[in-house]
Amino acid sequence: MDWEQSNLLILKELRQGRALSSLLRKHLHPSSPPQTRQVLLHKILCSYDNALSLLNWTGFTSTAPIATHASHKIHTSKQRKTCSGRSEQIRVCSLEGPLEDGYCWRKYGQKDILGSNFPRGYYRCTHRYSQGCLAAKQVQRSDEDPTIFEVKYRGRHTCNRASHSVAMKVPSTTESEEKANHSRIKQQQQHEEKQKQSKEILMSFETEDLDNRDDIFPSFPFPIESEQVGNGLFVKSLMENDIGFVSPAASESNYFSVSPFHMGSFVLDQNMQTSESDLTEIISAPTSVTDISSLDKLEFDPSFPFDNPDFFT
DNA sequence: AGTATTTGACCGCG
DNA sequence: CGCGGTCAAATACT
Repeated sequence: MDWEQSNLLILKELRQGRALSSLLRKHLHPSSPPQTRQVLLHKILCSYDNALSLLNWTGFTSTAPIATHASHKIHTSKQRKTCSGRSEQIRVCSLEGPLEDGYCWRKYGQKDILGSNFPRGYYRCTHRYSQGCLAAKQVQRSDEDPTIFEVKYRGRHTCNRASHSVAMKVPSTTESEEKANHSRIKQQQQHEEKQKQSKEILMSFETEDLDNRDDIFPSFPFPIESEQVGNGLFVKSLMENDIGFVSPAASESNYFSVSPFHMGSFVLDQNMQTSESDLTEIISAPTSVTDISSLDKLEFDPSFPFDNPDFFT
């Protein structure tokens, strides 16, 4: 099977999954038999499983583009030479702000980038010196869509983030900041930073010295192994262009807002300039607990392959 | 007081 | 020499 064939199959599966999702939505009425929903859900899962398996089969190392919906923003990424001479990039689409990736970051610089309307922020892991964690990231607001923040991750976390996760901290700070006065420019900037949470984030990962793709998974900068993550990923897979929005009323702020783009889509980079050793992908990142809990009733399978490291092998 | 951020200076690379 | 990345002193925050 060549690339075009697999591409068609992937599209077919994704379209089928979308159609089934629409169907499922129509069957969400209490009058509809639960068995129908179960069957639909199972079929949706199968469709997405198949599509994702096909993507795995073709390999993320493929340099060929996959046709995407027009609304999908495909950001090209450049291969970077690193000190070690080899680097790979993983790009992740997230609904979360850069601060909500489960790690503590410390900003160490900001630069205006030529040709970009917005400056690029440079962050490194808070535990860089205490634990020697070399993870770092760059955050830059997208020119094309200012609601999108591109986050590029470099290196992997070797720190023990468990005790310093910001995941629990941010919602409360958001609330407090909204009540705080905005007399100072800096506070306005911080407020703006918090509002990233309601925007789409395009994240890219750059890890170094990855000898095989098994290595990529543990290099993810957020706690992808958690059950919440698995559910969140799946939720977004189902929501593409259809459900689109999940109970913003349940949230005390605009913390969670979903636009129909990006979600749940694995998209190979359209940039064909990269070498065959490049790894570029767009996947969904974990989202807030709020929307996940609101969707628990949909009985998502917590064993969805996203949770399974084997899924990426 | 300790920690985080800001921001101009500095540096290496192309 | 210009650009992107990092440093580090000053500043702000808690």
